[in-house]
Amino acid sequence: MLSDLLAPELSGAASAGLQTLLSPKDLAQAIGTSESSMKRWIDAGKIEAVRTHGGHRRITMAEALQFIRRENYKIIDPRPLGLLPLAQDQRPLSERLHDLLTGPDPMRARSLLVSAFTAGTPIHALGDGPIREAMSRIGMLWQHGESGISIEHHATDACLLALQTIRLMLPDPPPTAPVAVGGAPSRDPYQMPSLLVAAGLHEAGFRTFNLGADSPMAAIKSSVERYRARLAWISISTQDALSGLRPSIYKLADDLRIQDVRVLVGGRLVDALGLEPRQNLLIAHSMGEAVGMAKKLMG
Amino acid sequence: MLSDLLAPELSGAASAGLQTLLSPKDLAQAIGTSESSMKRWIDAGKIEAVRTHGGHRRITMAEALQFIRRENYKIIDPRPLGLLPLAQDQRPLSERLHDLLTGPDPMRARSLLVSAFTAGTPIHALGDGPIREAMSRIGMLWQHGESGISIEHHATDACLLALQTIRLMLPDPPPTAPVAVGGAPSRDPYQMPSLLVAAGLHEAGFRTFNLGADSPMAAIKSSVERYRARLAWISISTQDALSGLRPSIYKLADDLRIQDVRVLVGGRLVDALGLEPRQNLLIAHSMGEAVGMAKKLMG
DNA sequence: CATTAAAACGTCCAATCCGACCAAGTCCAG
DNA sequence: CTGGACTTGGTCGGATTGGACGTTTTAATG
Repeated sequence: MLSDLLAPELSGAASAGLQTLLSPKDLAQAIGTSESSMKRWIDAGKIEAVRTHGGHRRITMAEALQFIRRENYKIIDPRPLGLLPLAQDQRPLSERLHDLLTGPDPMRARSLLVSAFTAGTPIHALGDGPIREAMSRIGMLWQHGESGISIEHHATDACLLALQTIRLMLPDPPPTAPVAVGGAPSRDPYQMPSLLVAAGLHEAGFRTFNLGADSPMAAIKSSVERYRARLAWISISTQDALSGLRPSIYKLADDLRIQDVRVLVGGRLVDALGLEPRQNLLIAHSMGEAVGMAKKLMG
Repeated sequence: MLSDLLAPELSGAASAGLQTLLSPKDLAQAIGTSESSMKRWIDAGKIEAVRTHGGHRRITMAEALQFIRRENYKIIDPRPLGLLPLAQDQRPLSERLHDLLTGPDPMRARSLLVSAFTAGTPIHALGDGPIREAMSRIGMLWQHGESGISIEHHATDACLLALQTIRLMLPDPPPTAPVAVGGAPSRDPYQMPSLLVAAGLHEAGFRTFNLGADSPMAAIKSSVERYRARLAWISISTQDALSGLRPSIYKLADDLRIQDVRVLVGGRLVDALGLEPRQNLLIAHSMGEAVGMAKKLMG
């Protein structure tokens, strides 16, 4: 038995990550209503549910969390959703996130971020606020030797997992939605900023393709063409990526201008690049700004 | 945050009714007003409420308790809030608490403590009186084998839950309020004394940050710096924590003296430590004394 | 693969809540 | 003292909720 081999605190929903399918009772408990009401709402089409062969209702995690957001429910008890209960704490989200990320079980941070998202915080606000502040404070541990590096690594993993989880909860954009592709440039190994942009644009209604870290401009260009994207993003987080980057970004923007594709550049080191916005080349200094610019293209 | 990592008290919370939703009628009955008024107040935004899909208003317990406190209402009838009505009983609070804690349903003790608090007893008085006396009597059961340990565990859980409930009723301190952080030292597993201090300081107007049990001095020091605290508390409840503790407390006090931070040491075993108060190092022999000293810093 | 406890099914119904309205009480400026 | 603005507590028909119950399905076990 697998669960016999696992430590007791690791067994169950928490270790398996988020449950993928929920019963009406689970979701009802999570938001504090009755199973009866939940079943009625499902039958009335207020929540999408699939049926097992035997006729039992099953709700996907994504649909459940969308429902919670859509109807402004609060998560009264996170455990049926596979999220860990967090002590009530009115400190700012960024402080709490930082403490969880540097604590012994960074995966708790996922519960916090998912809860904040379901409570209505937009993804770009998570990126500009808690995640940026917590990770930059953790980044300062770097100077303090190996334990700092290890902590940063685990914290990054936890944030990445949380963002992936949140992304899975977003409704699928319609096939007619505009496409955005992007990533971090060559010699930039940071995954999180680009994933944040992808998730934020996804939330804003784009169909996104995240090429991830260390993506040459040529890869971005070919992806734009393949998916007929209307937006390309580039996120710059490290010094190493800067050399030779400016001309290649200008070139990319020029190439894509003909196809009416915008190029959106951001990231911690975007200013060190000395880019000038022009025509289809946009510069963003925050996730909020980036998503705001992207939304203008949605029309 | 450590109490996020511990947080076993939350597992009992849902079952004990802390995390439930109330209807307007429930809260109206609890404070002795009409359902009509409650609905009007909710619609006017005086109380936060969520709506069910069918449009029914639902109030979280936390919001209800804060509302009662905020608007200075009294709990006329505790039953709609999931708190048990307490028989009129002339015996001292500590005896009644002891009986409830050792009885078949320790969670009833929560009702007693919450009622005492809403009746005006300050938190530090609850700690110095009923809680201390009841728990020390229960602690003596320890010698009487495993059932004693089990009873003590349940009693502790019930008291922790009660303190959490009471904390929910306290108004949020303004962001400008002074910060206090603290906990129990390494090898001291007792959560309650430190939570009591946190709640008492919260009531006194501090923004508190409870590191919980088993917190190394280094953790306290770094939290003081992180949150720019003006007060650090250390609560000592077990022999095991004593060895090597005195010099590290002196060192902490010296380190923090430069930043004008007071160090407040207390707990059942504080005298066994043989500390001498000096400069920014304060010794308290009761919750009342501790809160009194802390209040002098509020100026 | 047969067995079995736990969970979910569908259906029903009493209790409760909604929103809108109204009458009585409260407060205060004129 | 009076009139108007405001608050409170109550009523009503229709809609929503939550629990009960016997049957069926699921999932864990040997």
